[in-house]
Amino acid sequence: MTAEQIVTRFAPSPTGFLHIGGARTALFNWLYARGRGGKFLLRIEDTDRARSTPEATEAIFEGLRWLGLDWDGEAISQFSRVARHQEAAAQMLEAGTAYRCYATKEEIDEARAAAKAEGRPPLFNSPWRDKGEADWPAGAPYTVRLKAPRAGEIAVSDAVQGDVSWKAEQIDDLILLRSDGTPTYMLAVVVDDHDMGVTHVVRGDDHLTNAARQTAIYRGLGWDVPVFAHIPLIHGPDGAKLSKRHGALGVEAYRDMGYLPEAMRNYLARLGWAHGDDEFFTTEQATEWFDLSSVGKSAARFDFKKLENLNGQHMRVADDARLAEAALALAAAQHGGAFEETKVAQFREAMPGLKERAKTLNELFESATYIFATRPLDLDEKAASLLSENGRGIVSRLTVRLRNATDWSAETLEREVRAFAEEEGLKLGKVAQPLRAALTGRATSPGVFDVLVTLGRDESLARLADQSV
RNA sequence: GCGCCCUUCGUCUAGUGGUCUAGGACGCCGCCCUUUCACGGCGGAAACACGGGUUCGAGUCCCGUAGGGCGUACCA
Repeated sequence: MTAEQIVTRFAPSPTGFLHIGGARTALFNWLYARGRGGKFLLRIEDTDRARSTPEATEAIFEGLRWLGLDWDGEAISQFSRVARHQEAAAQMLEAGTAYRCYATKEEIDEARAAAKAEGRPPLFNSPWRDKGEADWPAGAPYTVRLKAPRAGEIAVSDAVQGDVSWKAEQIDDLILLRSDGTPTYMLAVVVDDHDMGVTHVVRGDDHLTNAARQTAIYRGLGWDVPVFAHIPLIHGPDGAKLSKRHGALGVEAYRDMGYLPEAMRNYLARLGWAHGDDEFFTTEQATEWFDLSSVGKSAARFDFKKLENLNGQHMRVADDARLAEAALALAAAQHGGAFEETKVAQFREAMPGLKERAKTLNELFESATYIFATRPLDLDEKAASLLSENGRGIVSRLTVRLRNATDWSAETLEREVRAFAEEEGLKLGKVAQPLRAALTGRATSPGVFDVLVTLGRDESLARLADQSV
């Protein structure tokens, strides 16, 4: 008998975008399956018809695609499987592990309120649990409830949380089928996971208690319980649960902020999981290293600074052409318009130097304004204020491109810079760095040099120029 | 209320009874490089929530306290 193939799944409900917590859950499932030659499945939990939208489903697909988390086969719609869910409920009714409950909503609320008033757990003990067919009121609506064990305990052996158990009294007879015949989430998840052959259920630890309930359902159906792994949730910078107010943005928001998918994967993987002191790693390494046993149990806070730093590191090793293309695509989406071929080529050529200092794709594009900006250039804020203060300013990150990449002489550089300044209608004070760069061989790449120049409106700059290195 | 889970530098974490005078990373501070910014290099401040046990020995095991989180639906 060969080892069982591992099957994981990601099961979001399509009520909004793919948020960062969901993305990490998906990543962990993906990492676990991909690292072991298993399958990673996708199921859309769209049984809540009022809140589910096709747009949200598409947004989730897109988010996963951007993150590079590919799933096996077609995504499954949970809603499309109601017949199967009902069949499972019928099977349980048959087996006597579920029963018809004719209690009305009012009765239940009343019982719960009373229990609460007496300080007991507000669990509803249906009087219909042990009734038979003879007692059923004809034609009255009923729900199908799980006949949960009343004594002993329900234990869950969790790959992350360890062994956790609940007293049977703590788990009530949850509803499997609503009075309108539709299945509840609890039933649907169990049936779908079973039918899809899911071996490892990796999800947020807000589902830990559900694991106990679902275990009872698995037993009622006579099915094997999958391996559960409840991973800690991500919290906002203030330690509270992630909400729209801080980090709970859709992954597309991170894309728009100029983060690379591999950096997101790297960062998200490091939230709650560690492989020794490794901080910066490739996705290949992550799939190789990832294991549920090394996932921590405590919630982690989202830290943009660290994401940014990691993104910078990934950008430095990323392919130049891809970076250029991605940055341009983002810029086009944000500022609109297309870019001239020659400028695009220039941008690509300057990439080795540019990417060293940028932390996001947006920064990358901004740092190349000297290429794309319409001339004459506007001085940046700092330069402008210096200019108004003392008549001269510093323009940062000017880059000149030598026509002949092999000509690195100081004279050529100086000439290029002066030509540039003239073109800009600015007076050139001093050209320091390119000279030094050329002399020390510290130029960022052949043919492209970072230049530091002081520019101004003032003739006094000529004096400064004379003092240049 | 009840149940379950969590608690190492500001943040993410390493740590599975002795090698922890607690390591790494981000951030922060300082110095160097640089007539800007960034990158880079070097250095620094910075943590085992608290109280009891167990043990020759506890960040590591047990109990309690405090704080935080999650759950407690005919939502998912």
